[in-house]
Amino acid sequence: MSHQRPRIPEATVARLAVYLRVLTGLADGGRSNVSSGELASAAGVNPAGLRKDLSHLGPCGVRGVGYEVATLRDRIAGVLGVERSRACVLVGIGNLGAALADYAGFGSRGFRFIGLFDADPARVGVAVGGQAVRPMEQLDEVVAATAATIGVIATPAEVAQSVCDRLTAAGVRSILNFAPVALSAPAGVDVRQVDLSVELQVLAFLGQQRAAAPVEVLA
Amino acid sequence: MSHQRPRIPEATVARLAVYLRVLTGLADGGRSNVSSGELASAAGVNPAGLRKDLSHLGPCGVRGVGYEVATLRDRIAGVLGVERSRACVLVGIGNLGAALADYAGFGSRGFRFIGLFDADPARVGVAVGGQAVRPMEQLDEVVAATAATIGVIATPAEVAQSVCDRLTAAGVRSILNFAPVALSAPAGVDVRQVDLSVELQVLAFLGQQRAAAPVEVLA
DNA sequence: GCGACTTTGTTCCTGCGTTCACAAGCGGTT
DNA sequence: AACCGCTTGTGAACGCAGGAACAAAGTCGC
Repeated sequence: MSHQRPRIPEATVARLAVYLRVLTGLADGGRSNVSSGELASAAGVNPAGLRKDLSHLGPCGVRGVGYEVATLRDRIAGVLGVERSRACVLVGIGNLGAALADYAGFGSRGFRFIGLFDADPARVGVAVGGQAVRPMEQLDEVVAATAATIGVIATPAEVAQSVCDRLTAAGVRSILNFAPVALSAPAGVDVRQVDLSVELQVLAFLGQQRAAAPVEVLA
Repeated sequence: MSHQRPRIPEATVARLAVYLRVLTGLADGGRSNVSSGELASAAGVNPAGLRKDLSHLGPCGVRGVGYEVATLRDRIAGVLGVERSRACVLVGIGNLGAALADYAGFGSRGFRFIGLFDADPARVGVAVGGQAVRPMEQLDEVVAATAATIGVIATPAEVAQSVCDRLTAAGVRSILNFAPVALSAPAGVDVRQVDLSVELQVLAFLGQQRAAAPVEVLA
């Protein structure tokens, strides 16, 4: 087992997840082999970079031939830990929360929402994505009962920190935050921030910059 | 005008957007001054890095005092181009699309959805976020009439590429894609990819790695 | 009016990620 | 059985982002 665990860089992990998605699609399409070039273009990355990413898993391709789709898929899935289903709780079932709860992409990647929570009584009891929304009061017991280690926050910004506190107090160790605030959590708890509008803002900036610099390819 | 345009790095642009959000909140709260340290902790970054980011805009603080909230806010807003409202079209009004259309955070940051489109006749005509969903047939004319340069794709993966093609053909130059596929677009068109489940996957990996390496802080 | 303190702006440096380019290895062919 | 082409895996250089330390500058107190 002890493959010396060479510590995979975070940027590589993110791309491995993309490769896994592409490979799953190829496998469903009946493909049995791929080259690094084809896989790279399907994932939108550089072929050399893809090979370097894969090298962190040890040799898993055949020179002169390429990679076996099913084998590589299982290899990546094993490293990412997709095989074992992970229990997640989702707090804040507004538009975004409902979208996340209903998104089929999570289930196929080993994530299972075992509890949807909202503070608004009007939303409690409503069925979203196949299960009923629970009141916040049940959060602690559900986390304790299911040993959920991942929490997703999709609440308004104002209450995100207090939700974060409740999640960590309940035992959640990893938090994905969609609310536009920087959360502070105790050491040992991983918090990742996703801000949907930041991406849009970067895109707008690049577009504006491009429009403002019409001469560039002149020479 | 020719401020020498020092080419701001993309990572910095993304953080500027975050600073802008924090500053707006501070201004609404009545604050008039901030130090780099306070602003950095509110944004979740290193103080030195924040000052370096701000240095791309030229001197905009007062030594010994800090930054004037309103001035800095306007300065960043100007660089990011938030002052001029940007017209966007959104294709795919499912759960995620509806969440995006309804998200107030976009409007306050200079983005205006001037058209919501969906291929499903059952969704056409339904009001989402204050406006009616339009059929795909109207896409070209709306883009042409409003000179929208930004398109957001929130469709299923299978149709994302064809939607991308239609958007670029209609004249959209910047595309934000939420569908889990790598899109190919002609040169001159910016495509940015956001995959919601990738973040979750990275989080799960880090948590698993942490759990598997219990001894670390021993010495 | 002068000194000391505070905070910015900048410079250097370290480390990481990405890319290019080459050697190693395997399959197919003659 | 040997050769050739193709593809992987790895080594090295490049560029970039991040962090720490230092100098400049302005304000407050005496």
